[in-house]
Amino acid sequence: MPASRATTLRDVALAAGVSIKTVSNVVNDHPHVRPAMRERVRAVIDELDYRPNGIGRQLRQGRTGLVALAVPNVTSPYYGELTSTLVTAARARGLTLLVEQTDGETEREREVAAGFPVRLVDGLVFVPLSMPVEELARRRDSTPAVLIGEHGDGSGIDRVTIDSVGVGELGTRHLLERGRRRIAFLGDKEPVRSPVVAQRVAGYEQALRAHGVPVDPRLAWVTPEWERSHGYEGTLTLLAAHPDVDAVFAANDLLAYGALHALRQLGRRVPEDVAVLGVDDVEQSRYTSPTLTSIALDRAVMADLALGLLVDRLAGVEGPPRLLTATHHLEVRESTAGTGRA
Amino acid sequence: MPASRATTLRDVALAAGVSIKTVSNVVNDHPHVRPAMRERVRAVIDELDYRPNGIGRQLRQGRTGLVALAVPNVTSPYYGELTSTLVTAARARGLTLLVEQTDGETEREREVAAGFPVRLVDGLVFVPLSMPVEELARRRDSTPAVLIGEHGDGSGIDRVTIDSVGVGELGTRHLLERGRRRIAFLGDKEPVRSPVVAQRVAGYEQALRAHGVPVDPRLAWVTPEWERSHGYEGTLTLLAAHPDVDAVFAANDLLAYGALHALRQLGRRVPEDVAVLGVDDVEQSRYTSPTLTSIALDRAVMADLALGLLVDRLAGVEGPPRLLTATHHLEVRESTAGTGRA
DNA sequence: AGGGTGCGTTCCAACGTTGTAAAGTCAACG
DNA sequence: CGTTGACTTTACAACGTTGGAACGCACCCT
Repeated sequence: MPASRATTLRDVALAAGVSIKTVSNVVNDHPHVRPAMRERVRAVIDELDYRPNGIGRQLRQGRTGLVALAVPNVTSPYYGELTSTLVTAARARGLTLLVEQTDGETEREREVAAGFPVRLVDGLVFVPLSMPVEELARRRDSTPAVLIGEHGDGSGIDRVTIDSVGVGELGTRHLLERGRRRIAFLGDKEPVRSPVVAQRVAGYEQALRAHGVPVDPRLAWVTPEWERSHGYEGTLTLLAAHPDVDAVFAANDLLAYGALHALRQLGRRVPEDVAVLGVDDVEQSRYTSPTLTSIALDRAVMADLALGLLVDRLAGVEGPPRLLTATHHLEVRESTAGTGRA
Repeated sequence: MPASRATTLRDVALAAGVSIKTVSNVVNDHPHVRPAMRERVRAVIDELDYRPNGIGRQLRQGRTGLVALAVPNVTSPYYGELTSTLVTAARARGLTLLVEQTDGETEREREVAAGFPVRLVDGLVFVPLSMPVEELARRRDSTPAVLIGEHGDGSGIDRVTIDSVGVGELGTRHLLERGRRRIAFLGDKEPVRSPVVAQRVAGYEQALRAHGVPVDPRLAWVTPEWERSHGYEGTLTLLAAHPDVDAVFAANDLLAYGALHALRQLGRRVPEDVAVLGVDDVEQSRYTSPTLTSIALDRAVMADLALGLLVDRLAGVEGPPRLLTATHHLEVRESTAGTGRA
């Protein structure tokens, strides 16, 4: 098959013996087209398999219907599921999602924030990981953007977030109620705590104090990232340094998987010896051994809220940056079962 | 900030006191622009934060640089990792990936095959799951496409595949060598075996015969899809019907996770009582309990091959459909360890 | 029968960009 | 000093589409 030029309005118009605009009117279901004419044109459209050229249309209308999603990666379950939800939610709103991966690298995130070198998308859904969001306040790119995630204030941009202090508090309280007293927080950051971590740790300490359990800052254990391997290695070193730890509050499910793996290797039973709790409630957590208790962040809600904010801006809504908070809740499973020792 | 119109070439030209084309020449690094002029224009570009409008450019050039990826979903680890690899590989080739999810539904896949209602992408990377690929031979859409996955012949389209018979044979042989004799194949399809399944089962039976082990067709166990939950339920019913099964060859890792979960619940030890083997070698498989032996399909190679085929077509290369086969290999882990009973 | 009405269709322009070709500038040379 | 030629810059058209205005026509009303 010779790569022949695609069918255009002109071809259809020529074949149907009408003007280009009439064909356009038929395609766009405009009124004031006589049924007979509509029929005739439609027939030719079908015959030639005409489909409008998106570029021409977009050029005329000044919008592309494309939204970029900039996310650390689509591989890890949490972002994968978030991406999936966003793809679907975007389609439901007539938008198409275009995926960009930053790997969480500050430099790549800065590039995304600065705007793509070629203007193509109408909006941006951004999940920055390492870059200070205050920088976003200074960005010159006028493309509407929404932030998803647990970031600090000062970005000057619409965002959807989670109550991170609440997450830290909820998880810790659950472990305390299960009788645990030496609760480690796995996934701290050095040298500077990002807002997410700072807030989660704050919630963690708040719950400890509320229960009259002393806060041991040495149990806030640092990992380079939040991948399975870091959870594995972090747990090995953590338990070597503090063998009396009876619960691990992992900053996300991946870290928790690594922790489970390490604990099994160390011969520690979960949950009898050490309870493990994650955050994100990824699908896999229903199938680990033992199944993982986790704090679920409602991704469908997040995706929908984020796109809602973005669509408003695309429609020209002005006003100060808005902040929405998605809900979270605890999914109790085997890894924190039982009454514990205390 | 008033949503002012974005800066265009005309604005820059006006501000710099030159013609539009000169600015265009500077932007595109064309020769024959005097250094002084280049400087002057660049300064204005920076000042106004001019970035070319992708649409205008694309309209002129007749291409968008966009490639659609149609995949069942980006949530499941295998497709997620494939998507991730493709996003990166596409970027390396100056293309941008746009994600479409079919959920593996035949109707959605047909729509993708028929071409998007609006012509926007230059090419398509397609991972059909349920639709008969022979239908693709009849598609009218002239957008170049590449298929990824284990499909039969007759699509008339470039594709990257895996030696599915080899996969079935390799996994089964491994289990046989570990002394297993009652090996179930988990993930068969009813009423019609797709090419993938048919080939894998063929390899499975071939290995059994080569070892002189009788083929018991009742051990090819049907699951509706290849999700964790189906692996879980399938394994429960499988072991109820055939308690003597000593190995489960799952069609993918997700099914295997479900199988591990079910076996643990049934009190069967893995691998002592029942060995489990998956396909895809997803990251998670290094962290399950026990860690999962799996057949790795080289996704990076697949992504690269697929984009290579596509880019050729975009460049106008003609010729009959091409077929490339990506490599696979066995990753042995705990779930098939030991010598078995026999 | 003439004029108005309203519908159906066509023409023109514009979206922002770049290829082509033409026009302009300048220096060096005869 | 004029011409040539090389190097810069500009004008124009076109990519495919759609909004708006203009045009044409049939029909109805008076």
